[in-house]
Amino acid sequence: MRLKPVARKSLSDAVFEQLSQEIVHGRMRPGTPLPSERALCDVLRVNRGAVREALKRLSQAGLIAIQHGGGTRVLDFKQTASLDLLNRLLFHHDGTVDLRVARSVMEMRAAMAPDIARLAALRRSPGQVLQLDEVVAAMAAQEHDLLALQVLALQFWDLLTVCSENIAYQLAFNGLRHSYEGMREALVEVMGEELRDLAAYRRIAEAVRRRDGEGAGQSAQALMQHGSRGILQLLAALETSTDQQEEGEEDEDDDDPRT
Amino acid sequence: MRLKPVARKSLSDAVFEQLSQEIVHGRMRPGTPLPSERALCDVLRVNRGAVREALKRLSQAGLIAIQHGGGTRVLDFKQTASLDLLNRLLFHHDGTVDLRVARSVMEMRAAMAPDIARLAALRRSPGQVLQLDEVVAAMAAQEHDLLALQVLALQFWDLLTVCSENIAYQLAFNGLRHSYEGMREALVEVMGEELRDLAAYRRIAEAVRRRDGEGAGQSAQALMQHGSRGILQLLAALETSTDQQEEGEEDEDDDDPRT
DNA sequence: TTGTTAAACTGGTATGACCAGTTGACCATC
DNA sequence: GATGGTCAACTGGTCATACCAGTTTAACAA
Repeated sequence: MRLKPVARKSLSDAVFEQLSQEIVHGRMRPGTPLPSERALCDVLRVNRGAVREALKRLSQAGLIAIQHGGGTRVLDFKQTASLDLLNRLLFHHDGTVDLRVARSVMEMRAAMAPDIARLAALRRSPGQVLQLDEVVAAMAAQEHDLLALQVLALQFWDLLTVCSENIAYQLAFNGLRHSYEGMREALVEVMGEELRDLAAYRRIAEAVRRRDGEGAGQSAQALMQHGSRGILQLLAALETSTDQQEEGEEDEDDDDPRT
Repeated sequence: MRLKPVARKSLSDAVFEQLSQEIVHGRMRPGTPLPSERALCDVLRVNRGAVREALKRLSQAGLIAIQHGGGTRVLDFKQTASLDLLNRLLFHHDGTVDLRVARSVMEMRAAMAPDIARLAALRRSPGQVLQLDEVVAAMAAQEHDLLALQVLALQFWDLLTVCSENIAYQLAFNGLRHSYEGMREALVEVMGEELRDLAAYRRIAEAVRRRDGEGAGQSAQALMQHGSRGILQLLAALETSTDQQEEGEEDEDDDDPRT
């Protein structure tokens, strides 16, 4: 019996959700003025407090700009939002994963991971080496349970970012992890190869132990290539298969440049 | 006469500011229960709506967890917050820059920039090449105005991230830019050398024009080293100079508990 | 043209009430 | 002793109604 906590959403959460979807999926172009708070209350049938809480959050997320007395307008989230928004961008309305966004996540991951490993090797404490060993040992023990491996791999990288003593990496990792967990189930086959490459994880841990920054970075880079290759293939396959179904769905500003 | 828009803060902004500072700067440890909303109203002398708006934002930022009926408690922001928080972490209470955080930003920047340049070279459109040329030309024209160069450099990187067609990089760049602009004035001497290396920017733009991903990446990596070297020197100088003033300020938990 | 004024917006703050979920102490039951 | 029910006292969530404060517009005066 697999039970999980029931989802509970407050009104302001629902309002936030609804408005952010409208903005992110392009139904409200940047510059568009939002209805006034009182008008939103009428439309959404909620009290003004709920609307204001949602608007404040949208403002913090960089999706809208609120001006006392002067109305509220939609911003261009690509220029003002930050990494938090990835979770929302990762899924279409129908719940399927946006592979373009997924590719972005994988590319960023591939760029950061080697540097995280490098810094971790240079700055790790003795105790952290032991913790890494424990995680790698646990991975070896659960070699055939992909789901468990995925959790352990996340733990592995979490540890490395802590070792790196780089707060920017830690925070970025938190954000990426949320996105990552969202598409985890959808991409098990893509990540399977990477997760099973226990030797690579071991090489990283070993390099960290000997304070070999370059070695750790190279091993991490090699490990990342599994997932990167997988997502690229998936993307290529999907693009050729959907080109005939829906052509020109995205505003493709003349991208034939790859001749 | 240099005038700028006057800062205007709403009550909920002030409450958010105050509570987030308390949490981020460690006066409220993770797990600590927050006073109830009504109690906060009494202490802060504001109405409950203002408090609730602030709490909702803190929750979204990953600093607290709110539970209907069950109270509100402080989270460990290093595990739950995302990149937005960098702006707040970058400064101590007294307004001086936290160089450890600044170093983190520079390291992340150095890891991402080469990959951004690489992808930009592979995916840029013809029009974007022209835009890059314009920015580089503008930089050449303002070669002696460091402040103008800084703005143009940001514009240069903004363009590259757009060229890279990687939404994760774009969003991360937005967040980093905020942090970056915060310490801009404090770090002009650190960045001066990098900003004046016009030849490097030109090399990147050229590589992007010829779709030379590797070349663009290498040029970007070389460019980043200016700033990285600068911040490292600054940090080393400052650490040796303050070691006698305040020793052991950081909680160095020599973690070898698993012996 | 310029500056003033007033009305009609907008968002911001305040209050008091009530709804809804959680907690813990108490107590009956088994 | 463990289980489950009840109730009171919390907690956060929702609501309606004021009124304050800043912006925009247009009419109007100098």
